[in-house]
Amino acid sequence: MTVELTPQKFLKLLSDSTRLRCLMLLLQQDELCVCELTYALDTIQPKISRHFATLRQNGVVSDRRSGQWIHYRINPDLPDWSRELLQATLSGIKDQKQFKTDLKKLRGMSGRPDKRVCN
Amino acid sequence: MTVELTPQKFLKLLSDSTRLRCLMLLLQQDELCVCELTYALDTIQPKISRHFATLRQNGVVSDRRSGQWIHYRINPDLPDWSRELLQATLSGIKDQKQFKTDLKKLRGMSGRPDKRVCN
DNA sequence: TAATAATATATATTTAACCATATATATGTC
DNA sequence: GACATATATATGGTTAAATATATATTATTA
Repeated sequence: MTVELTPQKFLKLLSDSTRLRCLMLLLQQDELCVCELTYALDTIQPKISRHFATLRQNGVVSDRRSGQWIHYRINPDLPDWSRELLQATLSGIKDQKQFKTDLKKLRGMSGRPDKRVCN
Repeated sequence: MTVELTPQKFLKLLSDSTRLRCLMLLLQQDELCVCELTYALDTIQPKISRHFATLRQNGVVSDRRSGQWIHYRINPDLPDWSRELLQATLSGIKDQKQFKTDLKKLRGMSGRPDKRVCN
């Protein structure tokens, strides 16, 4: 069950470092599964899953199952102001060391689930 | 002493309800003093002062003393991405009940310090 | 049975709130 | 001008609440 996404709530969701890193990757990569995010952020799976449960419940991301994988993407129905907010954040973050590292790590991951299937 | 304002830090600062309400008012009102914000948000003065100490230390706002009053404004030197982020937030928040109430309360305040002096 | 993801529970951390008090400026009185 | 007092703002210190983390366990699919 999703609830109304206010700017206050949205900002609170973005203010956590783990969620922010995930969302910034999603903004660039269209769609990612839990194992990819776990790998890119170099952390443990339950941590990612828990944060995405929160993001899902608040309508920030949508999910799609494909076999064993759950693919998350930024909810395409987000209102304009929140898309703009995400874009502004990305433009501030794209030169930050951690973001570049996360992206590099993701791209260097081997055995990534093929996202061209059923897309 | 101010430090570098990363998107992560900026989002964390915006994610607190009191700070967010203040900044949204500042975005519309150019300049406000502690007593005006205390009145508009219907809260206690130390709470406002404390939050603005944080905002000041992180370079989000700048201050100017005029007699007994300290006038705060959004730091005019904020980078583009953070200005865009603030504007996106405002466009999401401007129809919210609480924001409209805060603004109405501020405008109905009597004895506001005259901002046309020394401006 | 192996791989992926979700959740439950307990713990730790962060952060905001409140109260009291300190500082700075302005004003009034002698 | 010196002194008391009022107003505006800042800060120290403690407590409470919110929130993230880690570990263990469960669910789902291949």
